[in-house]
Amino acid sequence: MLSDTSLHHLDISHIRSSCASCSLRELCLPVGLNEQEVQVLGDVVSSKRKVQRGGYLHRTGTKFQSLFAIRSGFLKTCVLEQDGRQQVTGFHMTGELLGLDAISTDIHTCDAIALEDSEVCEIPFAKLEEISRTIPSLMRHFHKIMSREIVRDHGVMLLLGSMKAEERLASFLLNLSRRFLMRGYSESEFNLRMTREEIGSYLGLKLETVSRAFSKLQDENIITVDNKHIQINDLARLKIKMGNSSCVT
Amino acid sequence: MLSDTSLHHLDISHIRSSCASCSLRELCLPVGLNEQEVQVLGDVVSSKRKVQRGGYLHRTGTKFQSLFAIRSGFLKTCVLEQDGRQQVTGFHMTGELLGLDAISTDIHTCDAIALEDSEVCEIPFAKLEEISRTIPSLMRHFHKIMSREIVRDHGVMLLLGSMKAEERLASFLLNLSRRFLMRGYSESEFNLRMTREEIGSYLGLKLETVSRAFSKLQDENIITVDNKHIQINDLARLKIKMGNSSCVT
DNA sequence: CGAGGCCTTGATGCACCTCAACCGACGTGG
DNA sequence: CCACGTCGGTTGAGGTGCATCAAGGCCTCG
Repeated sequence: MLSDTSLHHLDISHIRSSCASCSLRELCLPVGLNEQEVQVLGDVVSSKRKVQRGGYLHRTGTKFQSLFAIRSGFLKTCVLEQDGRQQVTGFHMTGELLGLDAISTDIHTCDAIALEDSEVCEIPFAKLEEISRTIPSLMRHFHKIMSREIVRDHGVMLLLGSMKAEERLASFLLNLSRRFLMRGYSESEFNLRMTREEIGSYLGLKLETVSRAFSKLQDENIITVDNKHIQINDLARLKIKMGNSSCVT
Repeated sequence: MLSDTSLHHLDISHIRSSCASCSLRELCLPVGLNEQEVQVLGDVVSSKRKVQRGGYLHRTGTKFQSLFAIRSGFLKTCVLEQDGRQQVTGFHMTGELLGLDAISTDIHTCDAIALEDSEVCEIPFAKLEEISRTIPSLMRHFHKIMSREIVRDHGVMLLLGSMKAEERLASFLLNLSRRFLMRGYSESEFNLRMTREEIGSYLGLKLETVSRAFSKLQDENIITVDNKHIQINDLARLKIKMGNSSCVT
């Protein structure tokens, strides 16, 4: 650690370096930036926000100002129709960027709700666009992130359009597994943050069907389910279950 | 027409002005740009490409270099899995941008196939990024286009995840109707460019189900179907059919 | 005129939805 | 402390919307 005294002078690096010192640097926006560029980005990413479990990060119809990078926690996004129908469009974990949908109209088109206490970095979008003009690699990476979201959505469309219940669940679990692995957690054992109903909404199934699919996979000894605790006993067979489709991010 | 002779000298405006003189200017990338900026963009959009009906504009797995703006014609994009399963992810008409999915990995993640003879403008992506650094409104609009694609995909996910066959078809027809209207065509009468099977793939249904849904809507006098020719007799009731959901682009 | 592509329609089966009962965990208030 | 309600989950029974299989019609093109 640095000496305390140095912080009492003009050293504001502990503020400016919000991105530079972030453990998620390699997952989040700063990918591919050099030290100085990360500093510039860190200046833009001024404030952090906490969202309690069950709380809204943003709501459909509200004005768009900022993107949000997830620093800790777990959120879902969902779209809803007039008739009350609702669908979870994604589950989001650390390092991922929320709010991309709102760029098109400057209005949020979905709700973002925390599934556990979460913390996000607020990234004023106008400023991000501004600095990305002078930092090509930032612009490049931002475009990749948006494009990745499109690819992800196409994967979900494939899932919703052509897979059976069990395949969908297998695909879902493998997706989670991969993302936990990327973040340094176990790929074979984790806790779900969402309910069966939320999983069902995401996968286009009813909660009972999700529950049955869990039970079926457990009966086959492919996974072990204890409420929200999931253990994958046989990754290979799980992959076979889902038809070995293109992996969704 | 200009005199032929002028073309033999240094006048290359007929090349450079490809965007400035394009009738799709208000639908396509140049939205919101001034004359000079459109010229710069037009210089980047050098070449045009023709794709015959049934031909590929790009294939899954090939290297990504350029985005494509549709100048005329009609295309579909589809993703496929190892096991042969395949899904249409979108139908695309004039003014729309193809290839956004490929930005993420520099590899195309879907096939783009012409459903009728089509013509596209090739937009080298590296150059587009470069000039967008000096043309903020171009960058801004490009981001909006990517974001709009994400919103569109979320709409399709909602459709695939929670609608019944008839609702899906109604939603599909209304979407086409709106897009034809935006392009100056009739919103109530048009020809489908795709087969029942392709519609089914897009909507997560089998072709027989699509056919039955068409027949049902016709029996109710909401539409008139003659093979690929569709006439919408009652837009209001068609909207009710789909549950009045958020309109997909 | 025959072949093949595209579409429609009918009969049947099945995967998932719906409805319902029950269980355990948790929190609250008497 | 226990009674009670609530919430999330599991499981069963029965219904249904769509898939599947099959037959036949229309159109185009060689």
